[in-house]
Order: sequence, then C-alpha cells, then structure tokens
Amino acid sequence: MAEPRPEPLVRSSLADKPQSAAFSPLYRQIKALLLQSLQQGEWKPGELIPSELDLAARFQVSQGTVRKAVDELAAEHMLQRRQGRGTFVSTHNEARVRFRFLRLAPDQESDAQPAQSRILSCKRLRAPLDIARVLDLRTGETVVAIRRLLSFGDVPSVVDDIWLPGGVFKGLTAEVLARNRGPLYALFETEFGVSMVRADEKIRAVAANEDAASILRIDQGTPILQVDRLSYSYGDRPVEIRRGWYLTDRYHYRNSLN
Amino acid sequence: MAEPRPEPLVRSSLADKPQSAAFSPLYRQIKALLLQSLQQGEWKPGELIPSELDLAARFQVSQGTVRKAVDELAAEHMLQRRQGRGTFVSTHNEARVRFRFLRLAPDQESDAQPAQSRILSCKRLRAPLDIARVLDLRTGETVVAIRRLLSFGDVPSVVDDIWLPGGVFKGLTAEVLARNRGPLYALFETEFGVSMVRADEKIRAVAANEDAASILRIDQGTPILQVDRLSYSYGDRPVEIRRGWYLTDRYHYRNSLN
DNA sequence: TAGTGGTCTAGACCACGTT
DNA sequence: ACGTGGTCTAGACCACTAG
Repeated sequence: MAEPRPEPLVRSSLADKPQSAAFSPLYRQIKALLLQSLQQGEWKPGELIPSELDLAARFQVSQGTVRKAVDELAAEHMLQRRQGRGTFVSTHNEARVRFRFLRLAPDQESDAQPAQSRILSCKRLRAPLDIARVLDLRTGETVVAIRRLLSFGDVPSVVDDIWLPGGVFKGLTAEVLARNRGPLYALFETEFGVSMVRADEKIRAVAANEDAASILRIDQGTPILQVDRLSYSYGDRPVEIRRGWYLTDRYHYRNSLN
Repeated sequence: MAEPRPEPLVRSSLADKPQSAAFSPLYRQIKALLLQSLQQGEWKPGELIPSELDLAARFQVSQGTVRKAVDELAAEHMLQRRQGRGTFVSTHNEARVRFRFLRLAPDQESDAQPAQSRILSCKRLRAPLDIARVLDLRTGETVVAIRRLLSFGDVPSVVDDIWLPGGVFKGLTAEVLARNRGPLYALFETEFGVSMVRADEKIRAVAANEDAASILRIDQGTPILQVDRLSYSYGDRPVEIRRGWYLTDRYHYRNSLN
C-alpha cells in the first residue's frame, strides 16, 4: 500500500528569488496529486481512498496537511467524508449527487415523481464546428449525438440533446443506453471512466420549436426553458455539451444564490 | 477591546448522557457568536472585525478554533479574509458580490453594459396572504411593494416586483429609492441594516403578460424568464420576495452546478 | 476493540500589506 | 518593523462505525 513518492514536493518558499512567483502551498500540491490519482482511476467512484494517516505517510507530510487537501476536494464534491468509515470517491449513483445536476423540481412537493428516461436517438457523426471547438476536438473528429426524453410520471418534461466526444465514448450506442437503468452520468462513470464533476449552464426562455413541441406534446411556440450546459470532468476537461428544453408549467428550475 | 464572555461555551462532550444529543463543536459555537455580532451590528458591512488572536482571547479558545469558525463564515460569503490586512464584513458595495445575485449576463462578453435601475413604483400596502406567510408577517401588517426596471445600455431587460416587510423598511419611499445610486441591496444594508446573505430562486419560462410586455417593449406573449426569489438575511430570516421577468434574447441566466 | 474522520491546542514560520 | 492572515507540524482526545 505504501508507495514511493515520485514527485518532489516543494516546501514553502525555496528557490524563490523575487516575491514568490507561482508559490503553491504544500496542501495544494497534495490536492493536485490526489486529483491526479482520481483522474487516472487509482480510486474509482464509490471506492474508499486510503486513510489520512496513510496518505500523510505516502506524501511525507503531516495529517493536517492531507486533511486540508481532502477538505477542499470534499467541498468540491469530488470526495465524500464519512466519520468512522473513511473517505470515498463521489459517485453519481446517489440521489444526493443527482439532484446537483437535475435542477428541475415540482412546484408541489407532493408531485414528486421519479424521472423516466427514454432514448429517442443516438448517432455518431462528424463534430459540427461549434461543438468541436468547445469540446477541444480536431475538425472532423466524431461525436456521439443523443436525444433523450425525461418524463415525470408519464408527463414528458425534458428533452435533452447531448454531444459527447466519440473517442472517449467508444462503444456508446442506443442499445447500451437503452439497457441502462439509472442516471446517464452513472453510466458514463462506470462504463467509460468519465466522471462529471462540474457544469456551467446558460438559461433562456424560448418558444418551443416543432421538434420540442411534438416531443413534449405542447403547442409550438409555448414558452419553455432552454438550458445550455457544458460539463467538465477532473481537471476542468470539457466532456459534454447538452441543450435541454424544460417544460415549466408544473415544474421549475431551482437555484440557490450563496 | 477585550470583553467578558457572557455565554458559557460547552467544551466537547460534557454532561451528555446517551450518545451526544445535540453536540455542537466549539468552533460552531464561536461561529454562532460571530453571527450574532454580525446580526446585532457590532461590526457593520465593510468594516474590519477583530484579529483572530483578539477573538481567540475574547472567547478563550485557541486561534485555530476561531480560524475554523471564520473559515466557514468566509465560505458562506459573510466575511471576507484579506491576507496582511484582516477580516472584513462582506458588503454589497462590490461588483463581486453583486454578480452573485445578478445572474443575467450578456451572450457576448463585448456587450457588457452597466445596469441602469429605474423605480417605476413604490407603495405601502397590507400584505397579501401568500406574501405575509412567506415573510413571517402577521395578517394585516404592511409591506413595501416596489416595481423596478433594470436596463442594460438603454435596453430594458429586467422588471422586478419586490416585496419587503414594512416594519423593517420604515422610511423606504420612492424618493429614497430614486436618490440611490448603486445596488438596491447596498441601500438596504446601509440605510436599513438589512444584509442579504443568501437567496433561493425558482425559474420558469412564461409568456409576457401585458404589464411586462409594455415595460420591456416586447410583444405580449413573448417568452421570458420568470424568476421568483426569496432572500434571507443573517440567521435564515426571510426578508425579501422578488419576482423578476428577464428578457433573454441577448442575455442569459448563468449558473454553475458544483 | 480497533480504526476512521473530527475537534482542539500550541507553537513555529511564511506571505502580505501597512507603517 | 510590525501585525495580519496563511501554512505546517505534532500530539491529545472525541465521535462514530464496524467487526
């Protein structure tokens, strides 16, 4: 379990001439190493990572320094601490995590229904220019384009158009998607090793176009939410583009301003 | 500067019979005391609070314990730490704080325009039932009802209907509002001692009604965002209800899923 | 009972801003 | 030069979970 330390850690201000240039505290260097282990799959989603004392020994620092690194990763929801048990890698196989990424909530609590997902289409195609640019793909690389309907108790509520880099999601087909129970991000995690960690969204009110209207069974022109999402994995790597159309007559997009 | 300690702090597990009932660590008790000082106005927005060592002496705990309490308040944006200078009470007189509560952003960065505020109306009236319930008012108590237009470079973009508890906002009139430069929340802070600390929002796409359409100079029925906000002050006290209509043709509501 | 994370302390030193 | 917050350490003890 104890491993050699491949990277020399830079202690405080050594070899710094002027002010400190790009001074990085020890715990941030530890954090970066932990992040690297997560990214490389040394510990998989849902798994237990070594104890603080083990990590401290491995990195040759005090427990307090490891603690601060882990604290930050836990605050960013990449790790999850459980007193008495240990520290676990976050996974999308938990309702708590899922609601961080699914912000549509019923106006009445009593209307809460589990979401039903249905894949409408799944194609591989050459990445459009705008998609390629955002996903950091070379022109001509393939992407997976998915259209999905989310329903709450038989009421069609969300249409999602999803674009994924084809290279990373090799073997992702309509069949694989159809077989999948549970959230998409959990599938991405377990089958393709891609963990969604963070996302930015841009929200607008638009008139439903023909596509959205027919799928959501509403009149064309009905006001709906258009949610453009860009999702990131470890290391701020963009790995998913998503455009959602949300019906908000009995549901709403919830948000907290902190 | 050094003050007596009015509250006996409970050290760890004293007088706990079964498990620990409602065990609260020291640093959370310190945090509560700091919060209380903020709420009571001992330190006002923008002001410097005592140093960690001073606070440690005042509460008879170690610097590390004070540090953890301050860390949490800083993470919640109630305090702001500045290395070498000290710790300050957060204020809405800063662009950084304002953008936490104004989520409408231009689609093109280059279109960034400072927001212009215009008060359309300001009345005092008996609180409607639903408003009273949410703001914790007795039936019949008065509220201040404000309608405000926000424009970005002469383009009317946001209409806000705002309800405030009349008791707290005594003396808030159209004239006071008209005189005000800068953000509303800064005015609330300095003139009425009410600091907005957090808010929940519910977002829907709706068709512009007659009011909104005429003010925003758009066709009735145009899809717009309807943003219902409930704002809280220190101690989770609800102090503002706000319904905003956002034009999202050249702007969007930005959000981050963390 | 053993092992984990959580709290608390005390002290040393560093980085930063002001005087 | 001084005082602030920021980092790092070492050690003691508490709270929680599991075997």
